[in-house]
Amino acid sequence: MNLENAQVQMRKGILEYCILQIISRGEVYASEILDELLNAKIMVVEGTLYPLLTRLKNAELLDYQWKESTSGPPRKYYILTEKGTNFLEGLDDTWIELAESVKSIIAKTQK
Amino acid sequence: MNLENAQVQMRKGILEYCILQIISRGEVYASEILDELLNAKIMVVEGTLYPLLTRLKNAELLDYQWKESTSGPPRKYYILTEKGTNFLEGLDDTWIELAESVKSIIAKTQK
DNA sequence: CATAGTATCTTGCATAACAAAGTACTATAT
DNA sequence: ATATAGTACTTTGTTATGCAAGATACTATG
Repeated sequence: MNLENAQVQMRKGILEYCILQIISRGEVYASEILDELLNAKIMVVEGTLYPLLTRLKNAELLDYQWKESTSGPPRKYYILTEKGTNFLEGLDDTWIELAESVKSIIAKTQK
Repeated sequence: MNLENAQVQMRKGILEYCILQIISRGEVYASEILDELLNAKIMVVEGTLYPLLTRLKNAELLDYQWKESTSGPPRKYYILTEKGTNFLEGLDDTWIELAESVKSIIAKTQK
């Protein structure tokens, strides 16, 4: 148990939310998602992202389409299903509530 | 994979942070922590909290003292160690960064 | 002395994160 | 042509941990 581990733990919970957010903007493939998450300082590696995308696909929140690339191997472009869109709306609320919960606990600490 | 599960997932990551926050205010026993987390709408059950407190104790972030109760069995009162205090400061920063990361991703979605 | 209330601990299962290695395609330099 | 580098997706094995459920144990009360 060290600080780095705890940071990993903390961002785990919101990973799914961020991925759905990114896909909600339009079709995107895994490496692009990976880059954007890293840009936003949300640490994630392939071994986490790919299985997670597969789980979301199996849960019918996502769908994908293979498309050829002019500069490398073919890519899986993901989009949200209708179910995924509804799910994401639920997570929007959850995130807001969670942020408020943390805020309320911090406020009590500082009282 | 359903909405309730995802909410649980989201809360998981910040559980450790909230627990340390609560203990940082002064000595407190597990059931009190449990109540306060539930009050703040952070769902957690005994089977999660007790092993987590034990892990934090083993990592030397927490220490505890048994105290007798006038109305039931004895209680383990937890306090932060110096290491725990430093650790919590690190998590403060992590939480702020994480909230900003999520905010930046949401902002991009709404562009 | 049985029941309820409070408090902590343990067991066993299922899920999931991730490091590491593998597969496979394209572009470019030699 | 072929070796190397870059890109993209997949799989495997280990480890951690969340949690339902049940156990243990103390006190107060009817």
